[in-house]
Amino acid sequence: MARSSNYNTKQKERILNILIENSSVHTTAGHIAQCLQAQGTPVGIATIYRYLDQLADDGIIRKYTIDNKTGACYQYIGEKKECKEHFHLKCVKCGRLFHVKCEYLSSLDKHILSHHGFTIDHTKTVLYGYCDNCSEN
Amino acid sequence: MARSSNYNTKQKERILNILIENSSVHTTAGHIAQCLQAQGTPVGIATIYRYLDQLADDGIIRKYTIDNKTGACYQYIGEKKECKEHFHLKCVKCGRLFHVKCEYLSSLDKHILSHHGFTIDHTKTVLYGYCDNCSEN
DNA sequence: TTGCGTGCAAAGGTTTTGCATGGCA
DNA sequence: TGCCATGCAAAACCTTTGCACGCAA
Repeated sequence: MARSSNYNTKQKERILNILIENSSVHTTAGHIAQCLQAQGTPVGIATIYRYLDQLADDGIIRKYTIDNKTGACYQYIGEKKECKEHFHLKCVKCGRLFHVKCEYLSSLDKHILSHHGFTIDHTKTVLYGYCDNCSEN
Repeated sequence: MARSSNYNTKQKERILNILIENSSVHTTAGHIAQCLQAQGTPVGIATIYRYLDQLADDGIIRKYTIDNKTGACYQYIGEKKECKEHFHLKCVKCGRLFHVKCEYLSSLDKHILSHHGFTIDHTKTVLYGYCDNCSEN
């Protein structure tokens, strides 16, 4: 947790920029590498992983695993705590991820805690199923 | 979903036995391989992975990813149809799995369908968090 | 100048795949 | 007998690590 590193580098800035640009969805280390490559400002994959770990430790981004084919997913949360509060719905057919935030779902947390003594961790929880499009077929 | 496979083999039986013996906790493909090895009835790791995928598709076991250092975790659920209707809460600390069925949670399905157009698949969905015991610490 | 940060390549794991053989029905 | 299932090894991935060099402060 306690980080000794404090140097500011171009690489870190670039990585963080990609994360912020993609803050509405989650990304992977590989995807970040591709983006930077395409931009003409490549950064070594090892550096990306190292910095990603740091950011996750510092709570600036979130790390979770949706399935272990694609590898770990990272998402910028910054100051906002939204993603710690709402649910993620993953369509197993088309693969899209939906961020859902509403009163009803927020009260679900309280219900599960008070009635079932269980504290949900939204950074790890994903609801699987079929989205509007895919359930019609 | 539609499985073409229907042959019964010793390997499948052995794998399923390990899963049932360990149904109170989650296991990994590697762990199953070790157990079978130790028993003197080794089964190829590829076979284990293939059968595990099948069982997960059929809803007989659950597959999760707690973190991507240890790899995917599997846990026996059984063929009970109840498990297709209620929620599963997985404590990421002690590893216990809780089966939760209540009115409130059932209405959650309807809410998500009517308000968010999403159909939850309970055979694939697990809510992660901390159970009563583990959240106290 | 000091020492962390970076990049490369290699290593370490887990999971998947190709192909020939073996076993179920 | 026809096919699926299995096992082995190799491949494909993702992620981490060692080491020398570069760069921030």
